[in-house]
Parts: sequence; C-alpha cells; structure tokens
Amino acid sequence: MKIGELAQAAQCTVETVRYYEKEGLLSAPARTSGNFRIYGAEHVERLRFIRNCRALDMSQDEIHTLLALADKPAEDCGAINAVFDQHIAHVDERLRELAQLKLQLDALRTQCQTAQAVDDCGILHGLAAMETEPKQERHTHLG
Amino acid sequence: MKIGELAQAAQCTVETVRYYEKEGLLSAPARTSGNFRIYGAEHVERLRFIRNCRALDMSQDEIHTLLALADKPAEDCGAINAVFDQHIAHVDERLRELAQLKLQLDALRTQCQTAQAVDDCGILHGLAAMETEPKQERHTHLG
DNA sequence: AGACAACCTGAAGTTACTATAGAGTCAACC
DNA sequence: GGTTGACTCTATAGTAACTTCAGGTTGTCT
Repeated sequence: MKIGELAQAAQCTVETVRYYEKEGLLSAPARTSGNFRIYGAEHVERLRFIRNCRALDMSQDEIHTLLALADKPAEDCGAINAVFDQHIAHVDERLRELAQLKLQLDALRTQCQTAQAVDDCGILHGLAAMETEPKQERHTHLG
Repeated sequence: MKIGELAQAAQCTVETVRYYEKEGLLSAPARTSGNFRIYGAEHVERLRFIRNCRALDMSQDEIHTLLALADKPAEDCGAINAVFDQHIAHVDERLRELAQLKLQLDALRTQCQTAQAVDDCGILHGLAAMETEPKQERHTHLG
C-alpha cells in the first residue's frame, strides 16, 4: 500500500508518517520505481502502535524506548512496565497541577461578579496581587 | 534597576525578560549610556502580572489580550471576565481529558502484573490492540 | 591593568507536528 | 497522444514559550 492508505489505516496524516520516518520511529520502507513509499501490514501495526501511544499522551522519547524494548521479544518486560509506570506518574502529576490551578482560578473568579470599571476589576487586582513564585521544575512532558 | 534585578523581582530569568520585550508583552525600557536596560517599579508590576498569568498556565495570547484590556481602565471589565472564563474552560477541558487518559492507562496497567517475556507483556498487547482513533480537535493550548 | 560578573545581540535548539512551495508519478479520459 | 486530477516526492519554515549558545561589551573591584 502507498502512504495515503497507510495514513488512513492509522488515522493520521501522510505528513505525520513521513515525519515519523525522519524521526526514526518508523523504518524507511521500500520504494516503487517511481520513488513512492510502499508499506505492508507490519507497518500498519507499528504505526497504529505509535498512534495509540500518542493518544495516551506519551512522548516520542517514551515511544522510542517502548519500541526498542518491544523489538527484543525474549527479554523480560520489567523495563516496559517501568516506562509505563513513569508515564502514569507524569499524568498523575499534571492532574494534580491542574487541579491546583483550578482552585486558584476559581478563587480568583469570585473576585469579580459583575461587569464594572476595569480599574476596579477584582480579577485584575487578584492577578496583580498574587505572590509571584519561581517556576517549579516539571517532571512531565505534558503541558 | 537593571535586568538581572528585575528578573529576580519577578522570579524569572533575564532571558525571559528580553524575550517578553521582543514579543511585545513588556515595552522596551530606557537604556543607560552603556546600552544596559533600566527598569522601574512599573516594570516590576507588569512583569509580575505576566508571570502570575503564566503560573496559571495562560497563553501569551491570553496575557496579551488581558494586558491590552487592563490598559483601558475606564472601560468595563466584561471582556476581562470573558478571557478569564475561557481560560478556566481550557483548564476544565484538559482536566477531563487527563482524567479519561488516566482511566485508560490504569486499565492497561492491570494487563501486566509481573515481569515476564516481552512477547507476553499484557501492556504491549494492550497498546497494540487499542482502537486507533483520529486525533480529536483540541480547544485548549494546554498540552 | 587584569579579572570577573553582568550585560548586549542574534541565531539555533526544544516538541510533535502542520503547512507551504515546487516538482514528479500515475491512471483515466478524450 | 495529450491533458486533467489525485496522489506522491523533497526541502523548508512555522507553531509556543521559552532556553541555550556564541561572541562581544560594560562596569566594578583589586
């Protein structure tokens, strides 16, 4: 199959497929005489795997590691579990961060209930009065 | 004060200050004869405002809008509230997304309890067997 | 005068793609 | 045989919000 068909089978765009090839997530396939990429079922499987990982918000780095581990079928899968657990930890951390943000935002929101002069806007005053904290270190790639 | 002092007052780096100036969030200050930027209290206030907004995960775009609105003190603050409400909606959406992800991840995690052969790893099989869905549209800048 | 911290500019790197430009391939239709 | 149109190719630039780097200047201290 050609690249458009592969992309459709994995619900992504052809640009994304070519991008993954450039990044080394997908190996370079054979070409037709006209220089078109040709793919088989194994490529569909691999690409779907990648897209599924991305749907779970894993980073390219995590996926790369996972693929490398998956390519050594005889070894034990402890390392795979570790990558996965770390990713879950990333999601947990980001969830906590966002929940904390939400509390702050909701508190700020109560400071201005009606449309009034900008000068008196409680939200604006609240934003100005916040304590400015240093950016804390992030342990997650999740924005 | 010079740029280093300003940066410290707002808990960010000098590079970030220069970056904000380039992006138009911070206006270009006066310079010393030696070409060093010099700042006053109003710059500290403005930069802290920006950093506080960023701490709440607002985008540069949102902050830009907020600053423009704040600079028209006579108008009513309905537009400010709207920007703020939309940002809260972004955070809510991302929270829901991550909660959904967490469910999927936890479910997958149960598929492999012990370190076994990679070939039999339930997580890997689960990742391969997932339904590959098209990337849904995001309405938030939060990653 | 020499050392050193803090400052300057401009450009490139980061993530995971998306978009664009300009050209080539291929099957079908007239 | 020519042409249309869908699909493909490469290479480059753009996105967000910075960070890092290279290479040079200013100011202060001894």
